[in-house]
Amino acid sequence: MPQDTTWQIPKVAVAVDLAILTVREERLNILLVERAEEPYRGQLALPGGFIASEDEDIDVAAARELAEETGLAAGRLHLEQLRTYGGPDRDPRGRVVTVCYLALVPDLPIPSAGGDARAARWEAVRDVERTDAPVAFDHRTIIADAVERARGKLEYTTLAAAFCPAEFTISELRRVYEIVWGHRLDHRNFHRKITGVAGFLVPTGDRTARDGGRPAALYRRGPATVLHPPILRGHDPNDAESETTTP
Amino acid sequence: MPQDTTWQIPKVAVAVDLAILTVREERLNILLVERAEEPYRGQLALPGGFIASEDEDIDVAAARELAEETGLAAGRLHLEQLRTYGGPDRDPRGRVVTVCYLALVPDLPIPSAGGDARAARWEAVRDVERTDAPVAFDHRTIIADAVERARGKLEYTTLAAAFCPAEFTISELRRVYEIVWGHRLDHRNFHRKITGVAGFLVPTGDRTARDGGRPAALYRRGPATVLHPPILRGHDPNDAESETTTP
DNA sequence: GGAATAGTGTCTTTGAGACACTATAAA
DNA sequence: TTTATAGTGTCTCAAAGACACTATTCC
Repeated sequence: MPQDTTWQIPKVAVAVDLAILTVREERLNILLVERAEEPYRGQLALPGGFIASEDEDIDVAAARELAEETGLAAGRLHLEQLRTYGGPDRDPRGRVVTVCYLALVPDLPIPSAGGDARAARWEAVRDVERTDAPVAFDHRTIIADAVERARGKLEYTTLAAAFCPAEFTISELRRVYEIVWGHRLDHRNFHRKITGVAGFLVPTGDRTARDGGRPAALYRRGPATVLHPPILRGHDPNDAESETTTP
Repeated sequence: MPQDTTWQIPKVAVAVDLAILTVREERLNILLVERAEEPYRGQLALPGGFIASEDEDIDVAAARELAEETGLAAGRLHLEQLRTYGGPDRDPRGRVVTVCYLALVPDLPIPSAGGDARAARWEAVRDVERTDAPVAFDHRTIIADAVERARGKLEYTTLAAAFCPAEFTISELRRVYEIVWGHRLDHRNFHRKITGVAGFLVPTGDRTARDGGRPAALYRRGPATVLHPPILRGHDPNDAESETTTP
């Protein structure tokens, strides 16, 4: 903390960026915008912006951005701070310190171009990681950090449900794990495990047969936030992403 | 990220603060400084300071501060970003966004008043948490976050060894867990578990009898960084801190 | 009927936790 | 000797993983 006697301190621009993840169309997706101006014009970037005023709390700024981008009240979405990126050469225009947040949201109807007329759209994380798709600033690194955080958090929290709609089946929840982690889970063991966690799932009493088989029971999220014991993803080396689509 | 056309952005002061934890004298300790100036004169605060120049990377600034405070090369110490605190009223002098880092260090010979002549000293975390000891700014919250992060990380990483000297016994490592988590572990089960993690402990071949019983084998840290499977602290409700001193 | 998904049960293996027992030092 | 700590082994229970089987839908 400040020990200096003089209040002559270098000040820098502070931005808030969002890594908004969802699961849709059998893929982990991230909401990205195509930059309309230099630098990195036309490249993909995380939605975000500078803090609106001298008096805006950073967390509040992130929640505001999230609401703008998703069109939903941020209160019902999961939002947590990811990390702050403060390299001196992140932005060619000058020194910018970016506080990044991670949001896990259900499959929203439309990314909703939002208040800004920016072309926000879902991109498959796999495509952003693999291809030479141009990504602005150090955002490719940030995206990788966000995805890794999300993958880890599914292990010991109930956040997988944040990717699901208000009511969901156990299979849908399992698909979230499988898609985020990139490998299949035994549906019978998953069912036993997940229904054994007190407070995770609350049955609604309804059923659905949206997938053509026997109708599945519908659940809502319960009050539990931590999974104890956790569901550990296999830390095995042969964890090919292709397993997602390989039966 | 910046979408604005104008480069007229509110700039704020950015500081870097450190939560430097160690285990010494059977207690989890944190390095704190007594503030010499207003605001919060005479109160305890985290060591830190504003970024030195427009061009200093935030991570580098943290490493520099850590080296200054500990007198050791930061390269050999564990340092990770904790969180950024950006409330508008954190500092009565004006808007200050603080990027906080967590360091886990062995029991250093002296806190080493360092380049600054500030009175840095170890404080037992328990005292800082419990008593009405005056703590400046929102640093009590930050300390709580740092301690919780450290407690959690011991579960699934090998970072407990960061609290130990270069060579240590299994009992000393176990004491780290016990002190940080606040409850006893069965020494036999701990021995079996910890020696079963590939790459965690490398025997030096030497022994020591500093504790008066049968001489214990000495180990160094191995290359492993993650513990799989993790050592889960009991998430039971009856997790009294007094268990540390109760046999 | 066949195909697909939902849900239950069973067996095996692994690991956590409790704890007996032996080994080697100091006082 | 007593006391303290180091280290090994053993038993039990809980949970993970593999997988058989039944249930209920759509085609």
